[in-house]
Amino acid sequence: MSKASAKAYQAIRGRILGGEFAPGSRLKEEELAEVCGVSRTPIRDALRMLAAEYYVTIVPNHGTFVSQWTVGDIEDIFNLRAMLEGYGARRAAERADAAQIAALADHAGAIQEMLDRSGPLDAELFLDHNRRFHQILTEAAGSERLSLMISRLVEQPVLMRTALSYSRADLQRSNNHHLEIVSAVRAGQGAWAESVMTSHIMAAFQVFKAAHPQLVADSRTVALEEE
Amino acid sequence: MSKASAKAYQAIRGRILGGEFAPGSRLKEEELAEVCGVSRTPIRDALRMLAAEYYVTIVPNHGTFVSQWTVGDIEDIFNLRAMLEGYGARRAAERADAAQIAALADHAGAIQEMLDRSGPLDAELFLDHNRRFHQILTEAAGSERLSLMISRLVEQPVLMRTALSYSRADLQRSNNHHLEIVSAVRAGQGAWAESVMTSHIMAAFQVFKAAHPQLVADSRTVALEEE
DNA sequence: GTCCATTCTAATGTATACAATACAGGGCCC
DNA sequence: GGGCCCTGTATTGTATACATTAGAATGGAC
Repeated sequence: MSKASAKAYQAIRGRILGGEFAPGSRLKEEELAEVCGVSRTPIRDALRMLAAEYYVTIVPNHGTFVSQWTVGDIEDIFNLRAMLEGYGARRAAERADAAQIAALADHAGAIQEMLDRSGPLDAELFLDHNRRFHQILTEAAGSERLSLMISRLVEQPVLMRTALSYSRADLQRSNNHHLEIVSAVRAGQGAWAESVMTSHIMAAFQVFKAAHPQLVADSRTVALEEE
Repeated sequence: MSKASAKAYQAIRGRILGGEFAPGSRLKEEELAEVCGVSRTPIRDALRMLAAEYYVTIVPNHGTFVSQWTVGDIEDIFNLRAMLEGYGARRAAERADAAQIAALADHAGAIQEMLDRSGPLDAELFLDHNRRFHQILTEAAGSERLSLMISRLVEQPVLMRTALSYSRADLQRSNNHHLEIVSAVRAGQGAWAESVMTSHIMAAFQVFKAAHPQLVADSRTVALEEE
């Protein structure tokens, strides 16, 4: 993705996540071009990418609209992610090489060290290790399609940022899952790895629900949070 | 998708499926523009869409390449489809309305009538009913994201066209699945519907393997078939 | 002779001007 | 008075010209 396209992509995505562009609202290419300081061509590129990631819906000859997010959608995404990442974990257990296993162990170990130290922990650092762990696991699955499908889902920041509302106990459980996945992958036990990963995502959904009780209670459209 | 974009999309897609554009080969925008008789702008649009459907891979500032398809990829796609369509069937069972259930029953019933009549059956008609059945079920699942994910996978014609290599017994089993899914959806039994759908896709994979023994034996790149 | 730097070229990325389409508003006919 | 058609306008779709980048080939220096 080149300079102007990337600039447009991030500007539009940021405004959607920040709530500046409300769900359901129409995005006019010319306005976006003015806002982003580029021409309409990279704007159109950016919109195509955002459509691939389910942020917007393009109606031909009619316009581009910000996707509507309901509470049901959030549950849907967690379910899809649980399936896809579970499948990825299974495949990874069946074909990860030594270097990948070592890298997985490193990241899980680093998180564990953070948890073992007392005092407040560096949320950004935690998120980074977490993201890398999932990324390496997905790569180890060896399916380009799967990687793309997952990344297009996970780009939705509601999911990753959920970690910020984790209690220390939640974080420990989360990393217990990581450590157990490493064991399963090292043992080459696909079904085990899949099962733990599914638990991992479903536990994340529970934390999310606890952190956003008003979203679960009523069923209105969700305003996503900026990163 | 507008006229020129659609023209370019179909032209490029057709040539990829026909083997004219070999897997791994680089697609140059200017050449494509000449071949399709449109300018580079709709070509770029078409390539973005094809990338969303995993037909091609776009490397920024470098070029667009036809995706490589190995036998492992085929298995991967069937697995992904089994999961996603299984999940869709589960959701459909939990929320399909009367009209959708009736439509599902109609298509499964129409296929059954074709099978009950002796003599050769109309393959195109069968495929049409089959496609509609799966489409309605996916719609009934009520998840825009899921619909998109599945359609992007299923667009790969290797899958749908598999039906052409079905024996009469295979077809009957396939439609037994359809009929059973209708029962499960009507009963609102999500787990049942999911289970049958998973069987349905996995059975399709077996038929595919039997019909393409040379592909399963060695692991070379697959040349996809034109529709 | 080999390695590195430099330039050249071919392809993608971007901007802008023009075409076609879809919706809205108003006028006309029934 | 209501419905339909028609025209005007705003927005997306397309074409083309220009900018930028990455790779390859060539030349020079060591």
